[in-house]
Amino acid sequence: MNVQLRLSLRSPTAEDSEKKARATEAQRKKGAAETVEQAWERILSMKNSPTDQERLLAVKRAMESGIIGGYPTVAGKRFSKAEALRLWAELNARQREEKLAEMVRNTPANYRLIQTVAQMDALMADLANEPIIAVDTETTGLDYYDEDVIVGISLTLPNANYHVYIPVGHDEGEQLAREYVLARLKPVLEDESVGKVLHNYKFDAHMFIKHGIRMRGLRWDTQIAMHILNENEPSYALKNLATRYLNEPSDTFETLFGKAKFNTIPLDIALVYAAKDTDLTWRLYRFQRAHFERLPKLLDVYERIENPLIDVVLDMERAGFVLDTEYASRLAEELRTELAEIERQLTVHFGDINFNSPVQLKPAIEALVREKIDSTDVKTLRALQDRHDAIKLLLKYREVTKLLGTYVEALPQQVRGDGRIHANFNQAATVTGRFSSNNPNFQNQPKYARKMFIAPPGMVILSGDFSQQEPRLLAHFSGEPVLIEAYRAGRDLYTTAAAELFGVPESECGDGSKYRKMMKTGILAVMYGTGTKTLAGQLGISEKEAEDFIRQFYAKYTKVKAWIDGNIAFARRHGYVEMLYGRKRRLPEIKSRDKWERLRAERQCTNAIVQGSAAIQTKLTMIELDKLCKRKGWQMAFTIHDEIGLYAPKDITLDDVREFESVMLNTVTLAVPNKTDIEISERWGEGKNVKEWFGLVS
DNA sequence: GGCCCGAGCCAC
DNA sequence: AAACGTGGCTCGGGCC
Repeated sequence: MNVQLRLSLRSPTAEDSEKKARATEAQRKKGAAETVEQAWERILSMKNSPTDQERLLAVKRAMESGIIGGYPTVAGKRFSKAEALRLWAELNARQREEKLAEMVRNTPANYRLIQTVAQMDALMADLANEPIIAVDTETTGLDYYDEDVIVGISLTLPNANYHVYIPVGHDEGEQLAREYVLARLKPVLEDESVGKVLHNYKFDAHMFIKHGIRMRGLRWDTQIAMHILNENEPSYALKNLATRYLNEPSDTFETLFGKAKFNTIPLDIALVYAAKDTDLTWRLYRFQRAHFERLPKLLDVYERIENPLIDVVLDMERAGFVLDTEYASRLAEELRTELAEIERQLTVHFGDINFNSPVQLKPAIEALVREKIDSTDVKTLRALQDRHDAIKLLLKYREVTKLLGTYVEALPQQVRGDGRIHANFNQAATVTGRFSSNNPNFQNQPKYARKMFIAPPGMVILSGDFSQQEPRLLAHFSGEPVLIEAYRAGRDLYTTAAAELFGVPESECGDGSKYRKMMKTGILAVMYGTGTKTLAGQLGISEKEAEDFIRQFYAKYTKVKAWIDGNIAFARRHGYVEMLYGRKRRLPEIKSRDKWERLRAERQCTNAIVQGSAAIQTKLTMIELDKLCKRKGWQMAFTIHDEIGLYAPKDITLDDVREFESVMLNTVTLAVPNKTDIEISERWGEGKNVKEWFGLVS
């Protein structure tokens, strides 16, 4: 810092603004070095990514708030953006050091470092009097399958009223051996009767599993509970929640330590940071419990659904997936060969451009079809595909590169040290309560890619999906007699409804008929508030016909219409809608002055109830299926919204499958019966139905 | 080499 | 002007 800039240690005064004006004038005349103020204005008006803007603003604010003692002046040097960023880094480093020193100075008296056997003995004695504790781990990183290890453990003992940090893997400082500490804590951590409170339990539990400990007794996960209390929360990071709800401004790991690994942090700093983790977690727990007192239905959702589900998901992720790598490389080889030929032909039509680049592709397509286009997406290309063979080829190119890049070549790289792929399933990531999945996303594998996944040795994949889960929920919630009767009678809803609405015999509304297709698309459209334009596009009909369809649908199924309108009215009155068991989706935008935002919220009302309730049905069923798994020695494997899959031994019996089916059908009972399509397979995507598998049909 | 964003596209 | 809901991943391209 001293080489680059000279800091002038004074506050800005009225004189400064005059000087600034003079400097601006001078600079304009002779292009001299600008003032810092001018530099800031210039820098801030640059086209930066928002994050850069934020960073620069942070520097500006830091300087203005006097952290470095007023405004720095540039000693005859141009104040470039690079210098600003360097200044930001230096500022950050200095602030960070000061902040850490301050934190260490203010270490609460009941934060204790455990470094000796005697201290460990005392801790264990106190732990014996704690029916519930808060737990957290510090680690070298986030990879709990291969790379990373535990470097320290934090515990909060509410009765004894103190918080400990037990370092076991820091580079420096007196500490006990990891194996010793873990061995002593293992009985407590694995004791179901000792309640555990954690923030993002699944992460720490994974870490403990890596070290041979299967934590039990999860009483409360403050991250997942927070998601029930507010699914619109901008951040679920503990420190951010503490800042917002505990009146305890707290810095995130990144702010304090950047990219440093926790094992490099000195123990005095580590103590105050790590012990605070369980301290805050415990306080957040108390805070949340107080709120849930007034929200008994939501408490029930947490305790009956989300909390027990966490351990199910943990084991599910641990089980992972077996990838048939030979099969994958065969597929990749085929696709690469096909791709090479497509690229050769495309080059003839479009020249030597990057076909993956919309920027390069757009003018090339326009030149080819002699027409301006708005986009290069599939919809646009499909509309043009009869104009030129090259467009058809481009569509094929898209298909092949997507398969290759996202799935066939990517998945083998995700195989972990144990030979399996371990996707992450996040139960508190979507506003409706559905699961999301990542690293890799197991929930968007195309049919083509699914064949790469095989059951573990000696096992089969047993999966069931809820047939028409969301339309059934529409029938359930709306109470529409025609829909309910169709399901109760076991008839095909779309066929029945189509025959009725269009006034044609059911024989003309069977599978594959245009009427059935129209009804199917139409019901989904009604549920999700699809506009007539989009619906018309989907069905290949005129907008007028689409309008007529929706009008007739509503006229016929008045209860559906009434229910949808009622949802909006409810949301306007309460600011949220309620799904199965009272789970909430808050929609503050329902009162927005922006028409687009408001209409979006209105569409979300019905969608959230249907989608969220389906998610609840799936989650509850997973919990019950996990119990069945435990009894049978099976293992839960995955969930894809309306589908649940598990691994069972190859010698699974028909009775076993009947039990599985029974859990699928009867865990959540609705006004209409549930239906499930069951598949059994050794290779995903090549499933046989029950009759085929057991040879009950030729 | 990393971060970020939009375009595009996979799933239910 | 028009907009169907919920997600995550890869790529190009802009930035440092």
